[in-house]
Amino acid sequence: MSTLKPTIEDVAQLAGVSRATASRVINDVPGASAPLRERVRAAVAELGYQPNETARALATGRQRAIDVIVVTPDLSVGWLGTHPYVSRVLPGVMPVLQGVNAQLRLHAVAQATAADELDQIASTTTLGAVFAEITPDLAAHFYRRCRRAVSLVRTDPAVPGMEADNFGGAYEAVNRLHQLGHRRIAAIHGPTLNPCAIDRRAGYLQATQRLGLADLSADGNFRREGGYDAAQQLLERHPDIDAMFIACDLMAAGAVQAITASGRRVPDDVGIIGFDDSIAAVCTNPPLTTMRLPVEEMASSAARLLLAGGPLRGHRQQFPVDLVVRESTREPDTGRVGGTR
Amino acid sequence: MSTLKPTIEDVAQLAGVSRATASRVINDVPGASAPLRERVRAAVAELGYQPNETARALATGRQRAIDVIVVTPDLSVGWLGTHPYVSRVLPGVMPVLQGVNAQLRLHAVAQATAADELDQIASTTTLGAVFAEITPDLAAHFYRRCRRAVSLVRTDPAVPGMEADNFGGAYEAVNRLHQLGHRRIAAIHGPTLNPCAIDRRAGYLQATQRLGLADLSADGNFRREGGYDAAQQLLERHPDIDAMFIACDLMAAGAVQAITASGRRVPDDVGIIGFDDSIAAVCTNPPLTTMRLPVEEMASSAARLLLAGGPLRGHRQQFPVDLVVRESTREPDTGRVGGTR
DNA sequence: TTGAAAGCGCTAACAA
DNA sequence: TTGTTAGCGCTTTCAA
Repeated sequence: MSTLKPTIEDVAQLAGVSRATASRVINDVPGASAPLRERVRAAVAELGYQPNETARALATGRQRAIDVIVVTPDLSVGWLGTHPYVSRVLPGVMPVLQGVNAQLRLHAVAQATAADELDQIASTTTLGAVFAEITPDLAAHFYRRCRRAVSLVRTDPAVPGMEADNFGGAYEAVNRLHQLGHRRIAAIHGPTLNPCAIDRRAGYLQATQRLGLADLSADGNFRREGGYDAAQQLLERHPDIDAMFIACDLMAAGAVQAITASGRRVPDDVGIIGFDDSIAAVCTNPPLTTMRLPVEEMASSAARLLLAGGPLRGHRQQFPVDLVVRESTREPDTGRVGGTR
Repeated sequence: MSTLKPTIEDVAQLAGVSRATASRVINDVPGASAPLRERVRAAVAELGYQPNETARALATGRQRAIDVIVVTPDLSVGWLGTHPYVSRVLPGVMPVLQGVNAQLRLHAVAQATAADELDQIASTTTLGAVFAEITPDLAAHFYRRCRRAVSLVRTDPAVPGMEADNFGGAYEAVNRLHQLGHRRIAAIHGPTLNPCAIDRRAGYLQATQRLGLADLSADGNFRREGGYDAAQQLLERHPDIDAMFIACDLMAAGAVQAITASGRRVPDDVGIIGFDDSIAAVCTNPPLTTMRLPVEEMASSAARLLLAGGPLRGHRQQFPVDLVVRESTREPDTGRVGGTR
């Protein structure tokens, strides 16, 4: 045995079988008896054999790659760099792919033509797809054609997913505002059909209900402009609002702008808790207290799952959403929970 | 000729040469006469032949990949997602790599151990490296070991680079503030040793000098906190400051926070122009007028250059830095240059 | 200078 | 069920 990386030939020899059989075992395709499977597996383990993905790709004609898919209504230039959520997915996936000979393909597909494009991707994906942003129906559509898919947002129950506790995060945010003495707690929600937004909205509703607070909801679109407009309307309709739970930091950034423009101060007049803990959260004035979504971790886990051979039907993994205190909420009356500047 | 992608065999046949000769021509290695070279090239053009990179990788044992390198003093989690500049490099490079069978490898290396790690990368890179963030000496160090490198920031003169007009951008920013009637124009600069920061500083200095304005400079670190601290000190030392040129949006976000905290208003009391046009620019309150750095375009160009077979020694490409007007500068007295909200 | 031929490491028909 | 045998498309010796 040489010092070089072992090949499938080495494995076959050590196991005393042909290369074909070794290949069958390694690829988990039928056509090998149990005893031989055992021997091959032992040889693989002993040699520390790792298939050469390049050779594999050449032989099969397929690249080993993870497809990161972002379905977006707006494909304008710069969508990724400026999208505080999606831009965290890539850095999460990337390190997982180091040294395993797999590519990362990125697909930004427009909502309008999504179905066709997803079909295309489904037919060419190898390791599988990570949905960074998608609607449940499109996710299900893709999943029907290709089982190798993991979603980072809640989708169809059948589609494997990494799930952040959006409901719990929203619930906690409202509770926190209540603890700080706020009683007129408004909310700016995300798109009506967006699953993350739906969960956060539900969390807000349940919390306000439990606490006996009024439901002061407005709809946003997960974009800064939407946050601005919603906050403005909210304040016009309910001038006595003393806090807002806002379903993403980008909208919260807009809301802060609107609140300030109305002559109110944050957090003195209106306390704010955002969602995501994206870069936007520290750029606002003042910086946002927010609920941290562990996007990078979720993306890594998804990539690892795909790399390991694909998830099981309905696979689900939970991720916590934690409070990050900054200055858009006032300090509690007692004790010291300092904001970071 | 079939409907399939043409292979080198097709090229060879059409040119009436052997596969070996075709390969030599295509790879630009010596050992083929001029007339044959011509015939092969013609065949390549006619067939629209594109080498299969997987086969190439298998035959040579080398992966085709572009290495994106970020040297950073701080390797803490989330550095990429929250770095408004670097997070735009990936989306720039990515699309260029679609369908050309090349990987994108991302390396975040700590300043402390950079030299060794860069050696390692230099010895394994194939298409070459893109420096998203690096110091001139490290860039030169890498370049000495491997010529295939393009920097997105100004480095050693020998190292090929995509250069944004940082000097001109800063110069224009100051001029703009002057046109708007500001006369006490301060600056918050980036790290003393950072080339981009150096150029922007120089632009500010030259502009203030030409305009006969005082040099009101403070040092920052390209981070929000640094912008906050610098702005605070600046205002203490020179309470009559009526405008600031700030060398990056992230610092500008901090500066806005500090200015507001001091009881001043933006843009009424202090006009602000940032730099980058990153996501931070629209999250501040009010949104920033800023100088747009075309990071995505620069990154694409770098990737294309590398893909085309590596840059020439001293290759240089210029990119403009344009003004984007938002609300952190007041409107001109005459005419209408509306800020976008 | 040119071409024939042997791989690179693997998969997948096809036989046995 | 197993093994034999072609390739996948390219590079690179080695002879000619």
